[in-house]
Amino acid sequence: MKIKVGIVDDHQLFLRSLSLMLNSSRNYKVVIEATNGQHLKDKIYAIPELPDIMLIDVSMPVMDGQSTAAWMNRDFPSIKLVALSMNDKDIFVINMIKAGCCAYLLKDISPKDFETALDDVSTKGFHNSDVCNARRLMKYEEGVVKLTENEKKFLQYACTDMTYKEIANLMFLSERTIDGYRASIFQKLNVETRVGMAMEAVRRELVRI
Amino acid sequence: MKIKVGIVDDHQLFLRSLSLMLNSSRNYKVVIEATNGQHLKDKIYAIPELPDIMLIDVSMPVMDGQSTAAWMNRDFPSIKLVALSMNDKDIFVINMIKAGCCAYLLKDISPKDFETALDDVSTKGFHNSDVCNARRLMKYEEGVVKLTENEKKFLQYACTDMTYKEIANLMFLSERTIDGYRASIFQKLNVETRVGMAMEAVRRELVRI
DNA sequence: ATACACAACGAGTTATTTCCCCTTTTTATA
DNA sequence: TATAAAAAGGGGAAATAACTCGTTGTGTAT
Repeated sequence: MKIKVGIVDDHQLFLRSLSLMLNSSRNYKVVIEATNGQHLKDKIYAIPELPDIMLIDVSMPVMDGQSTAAWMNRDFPSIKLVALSMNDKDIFVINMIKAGCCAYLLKDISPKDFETALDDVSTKGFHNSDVCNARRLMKYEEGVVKLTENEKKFLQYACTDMTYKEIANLMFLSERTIDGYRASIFQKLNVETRVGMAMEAVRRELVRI
Repeated sequence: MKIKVGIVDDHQLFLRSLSLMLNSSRNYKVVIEATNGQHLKDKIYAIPELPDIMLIDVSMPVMDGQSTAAWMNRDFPSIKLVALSMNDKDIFVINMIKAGCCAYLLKDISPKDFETALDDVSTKGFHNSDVCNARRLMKYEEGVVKLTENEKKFLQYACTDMTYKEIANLMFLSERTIDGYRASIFQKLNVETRVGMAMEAVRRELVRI
């Protein structure tokens, strides 16, 4: 009995060739292909047999991997979700695991290891690769600074050409309050200047650039 | 007569499945596969027949697409180079074209368009996709700010927690000279504060973060 | 009830940044 | 080679950022 697989990936060339590869193997059969989450939603109710395993790309247009996985997990809890990405950043791994994926595979994986991983998911229900190291992910979560809503808003403005006075006016707060946010964020990010704060915010992806 | 193709891509899963796809078609034959430029260099002298077209991924570890393309262009000028990337940023396109690629394809291309592009390269010697719009690329090049060597070095330091005084000491220059760089970059980037400069530098990828 | 954390606000001081006015030296090029 | 443009350096003043003291009110955990 072949394992039924679904694939969602915006890179059509990859999608089609991976599908071809899986179909040409003895153990797998691709039952659904989509180029993004919305596309998958539109198709999945019309196919004759549901997949056992759904391969989900992390970065996709229209509807990204996280939303897609979360939706699949809710509406099709029996389908095993596997994240497939070229990005090994902790935040992506955490988001996909939280969204219900039972494995996170990198695209530079060898076809052999790939099949091993899929077999693991199929038999054990999960597959632990190096990127899923629980200890490291926990440590990452600890390291995430917690900012209040106003601090976040202020930080966004602080990463622009505006002066603090202008930011205070924009937020309808006094310069003192603004200065309090600044001091608080300085401590949390362990920096000593506004530029340092801005760059650290970029590094930690706390601001939209 | 089949068109001989080579592939360099660090995503093994993509590399192997694309290879499988091309080999299973009537018109193409994959004669060399590598996971990065250095790997390609190590292998290419040992294969019986050279490719007609070399597909080169843009972002790879060890030796990236640009260096790989430049090297191929110098040592194997008769092989047609095709950039293959998921990134459509102008700077990547420009770099790969300058390095000698005669086409720049995105990985979200459909297998059909992909074959059309390869046929174009094989018969016409090039393929123009939307990302290669000459007018837009020229406009991009015009918009690139030109910084002097010292300005670049200063900008890198200016995007840290250091004060200008510290930067001046580090660069063995007076604070006045540093201030001259600052004023010059402010004008070129059209900003009014140090944070604005830093964020604009990030946006234009003028600094390593 | 009472401590506790924290968001919000305030005055005053120091440090840094930004801008204005310059001169001298080096580099490019007509 | 003359001339212009760019790089490097300088003093001082105004604006902005950063720090050090506070006070008040609000929610919340004990």
